[in-house]
Amino acid sequence: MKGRVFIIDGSSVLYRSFYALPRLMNSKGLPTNAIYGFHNILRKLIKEEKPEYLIVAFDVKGKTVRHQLFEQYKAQRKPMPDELEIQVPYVKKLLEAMRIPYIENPGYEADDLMASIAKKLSRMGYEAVIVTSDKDLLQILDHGIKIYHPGREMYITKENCKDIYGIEPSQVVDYLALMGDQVDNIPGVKGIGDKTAKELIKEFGSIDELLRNLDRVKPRIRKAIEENMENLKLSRELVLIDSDLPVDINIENYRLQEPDLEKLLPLLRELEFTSLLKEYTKEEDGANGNYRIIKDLEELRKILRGVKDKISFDTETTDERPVWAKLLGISFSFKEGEAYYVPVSHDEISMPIDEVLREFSSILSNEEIKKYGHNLKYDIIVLNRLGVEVRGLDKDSMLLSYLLSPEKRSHNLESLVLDVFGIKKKSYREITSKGKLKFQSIDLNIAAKYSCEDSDFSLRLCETLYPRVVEEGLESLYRELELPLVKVLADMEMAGVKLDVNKLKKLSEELQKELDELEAQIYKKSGVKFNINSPKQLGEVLFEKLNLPLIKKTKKTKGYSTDMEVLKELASLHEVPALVLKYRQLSKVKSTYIDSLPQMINPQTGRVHTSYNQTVTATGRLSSSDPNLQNIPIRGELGKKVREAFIAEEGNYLLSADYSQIELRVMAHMSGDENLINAFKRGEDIHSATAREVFGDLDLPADEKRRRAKIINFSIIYGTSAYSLSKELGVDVHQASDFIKRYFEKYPGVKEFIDKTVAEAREKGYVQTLFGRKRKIPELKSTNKNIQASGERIAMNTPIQGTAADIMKKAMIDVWKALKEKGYKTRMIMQVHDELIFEVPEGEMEKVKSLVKGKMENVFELKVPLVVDIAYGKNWTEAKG
DNA sequence: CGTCGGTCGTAC
DNA sequence: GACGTACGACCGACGT
Repeated sequence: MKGRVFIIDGSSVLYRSFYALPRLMNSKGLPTNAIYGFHNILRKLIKEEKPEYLIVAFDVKGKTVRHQLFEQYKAQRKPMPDELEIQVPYVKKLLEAMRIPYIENPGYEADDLMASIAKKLSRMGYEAVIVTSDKDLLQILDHGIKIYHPGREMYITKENCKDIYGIEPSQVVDYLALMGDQVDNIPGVKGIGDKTAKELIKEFGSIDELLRNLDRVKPRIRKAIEENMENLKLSRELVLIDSDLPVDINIENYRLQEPDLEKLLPLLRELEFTSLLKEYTKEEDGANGNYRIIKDLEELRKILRGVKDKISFDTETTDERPVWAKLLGISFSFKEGEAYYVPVSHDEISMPIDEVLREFSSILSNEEIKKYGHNLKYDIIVLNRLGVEVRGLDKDSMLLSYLLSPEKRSHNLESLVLDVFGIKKKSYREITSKGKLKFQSIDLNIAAKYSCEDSDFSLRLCETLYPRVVEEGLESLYRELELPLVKVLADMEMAGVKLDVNKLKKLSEELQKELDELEAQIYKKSGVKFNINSPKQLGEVLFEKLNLPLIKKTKKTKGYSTDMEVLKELASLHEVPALVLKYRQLSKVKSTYIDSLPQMINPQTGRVHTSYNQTVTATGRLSSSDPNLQNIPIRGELGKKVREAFIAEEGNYLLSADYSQIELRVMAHMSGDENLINAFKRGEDIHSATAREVFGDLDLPADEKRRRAKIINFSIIYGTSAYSLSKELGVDVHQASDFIKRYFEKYPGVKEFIDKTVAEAREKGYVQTLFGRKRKIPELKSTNKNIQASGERIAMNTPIQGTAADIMKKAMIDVWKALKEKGYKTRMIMQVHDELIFEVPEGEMEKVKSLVKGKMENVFELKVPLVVDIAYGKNWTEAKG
């Protein structure tokens, strides 16, 4: 035997599953019982019978050869129940995800197809097994052709057929013809059922023999046969299976393959088959790579000599923040499935760090050897602080994944390995028991395996994801923007920013005093002591104790809302909400910024080192965390004071360069709207220009017009509804919608652009920035109207926000390179979406100023000029001019 | 005592 | 019903 081919009667299994299982449903109301049953039968079969080849055959709706013989064939059959029909496409998707081929030829029945495949393959020396619970197919049992009954879990062969069904395979056709079939509307002989048919076949062996000896049968039966002679002949033809159809006999097409987990896992998730999800995601150890711990330098040297054109590596440390981290070990891999771990500083063992780093640096600093890794920025910083310059960055699996699906929530290694390979890898947190144990203290073998897996999997991910990035047309975005940005960000993070701790401390004390006073007043005026920071308690005081009018409820919990909007409304009615507003503002700024920032200062550098996350936002922007330096207050006296605490090093200035109206300029460019373009070309204040266009004829003070125009300009970018615009402007919905209408009348190109963008997003499922960054918008396919509307806003906002982000990223790279080339000591230290902040030695200021402005304004040519406002000072407030 | 969802507020 | 993109403090319910 060459091997076993399982040929599955898809329709039979489908119906069986549907009727055998109780009604299952996912949360969206999709019935799933047939899909579930179908999967389980397949899975069980694969697991227990281990076929080498597998194919599924389905019946297709419509007429077949048998209908030509007999019009009424299958006429009695009820149409497939809706509940089952809706599941059929999912079963096919499931098969595709499991990489199991299926056939469904119009005009042929599954029985004939299966028999034809079975016959041909068995002649070629394969063992064919047809999986069905249908008796019809018993007729094709032969040497090399078996039937597997999924319900009874047994094989039926030519030999045991008679023992089980009481008839030989060669007699099945006659037996079925005599008996007929209600379901398929095969007439048979009226009055003869299963029992009589079997008896007759047993006695005479065949219909031909029976007809020659009709005189020997009971009169009742003889009469029945004589009266149904035509039907009998017809039935015989109908039940006879045609096993000579032209079918694909290229056996390789049927070879059983591993499921395509990237398709299967999301499908199982959609169907909410959580137990199956778990089964398919192997519990770690999926890699089972060949991993080794390197314990002496000679060995390290020897292995590193094997590194040729590429190396994937990963550092293990004591801290998630690279600027705080101490190196514990390094793993690397240059061949899939093989990796090495060099413990530098573990409890169990340690190696001379300088020697180890010297060995590594010849590889890591070699531009020619391509570097692979996951979140290379982290490792670059850790190593750079130890004096190793990493060169030749080539593939970062985190960045690759981000470019492929920026809308995804997580791009950490564990979730990628799960999504791409279906392997459940343990995380750092898990192996250190939720951070209770120190990495250097856990079992060295476990630590080494963890680290080796990281390098190995990152290598594999890079090899898998990079071709996709190329295929998606994202290669230049990767090579020219995201990858070069890694070093820029690493430098910025290492540079950090200096804080005036004394100023913050004083500010904190002042605020504390003020907060204490406010607190006392609030208690006095409300008559109770409570936690003002608790929205729940505050709500109870305002609406139950003080009986203030209810404005709105909170979204999820339907409690009392106490947000700013509500408190502002209530402020005119009672003193307490007004005091709470002030209290909230102060305590927010104090706890989030003033008190927390000094704690983030790294004692080694005396500065705060944020982390710029390159793979977080769905639009392509950066985000900042630990601490977040992108939402430092700016408005009001308090904002000014907080920013005064961001200072330049002695002998330096902070230089701030921000793009003026970058998003509106991008919108002008992308939409091609002449009116908007001309306004920018003339160098107008864009909000005033909009005010003139939209409110020209209104009787309002000029500054009020500008204020409103500014709000409208922003709301256009965000895709705001008339409803929320009306709230923002403090006018009614009609007026708001009229403003929007007017805006679009004055800037028709913008309207056109938005409509075109949304339409294209619907059609393609994604939107793109000017630089080719893609973001998928599954929300547009939702059946929920609100989600769909949100998808539309995403579609109109993302190209604009994302293009602005692309431009800023390119500017950062250009400026960084220019500063480096010129050998300036100036350091880029912060980015706040449309603003870059530099720390500039006093002597470099004039040159750097024009360099930065020039590079930023000429980074990319739009239909409108890019304008950069630039200013400097001793602190951030001063630097904003 | 840690986790996590909810609410609220800061930035662009 | 809510305005795009983020991060994070605080509260309080919940589980260990």
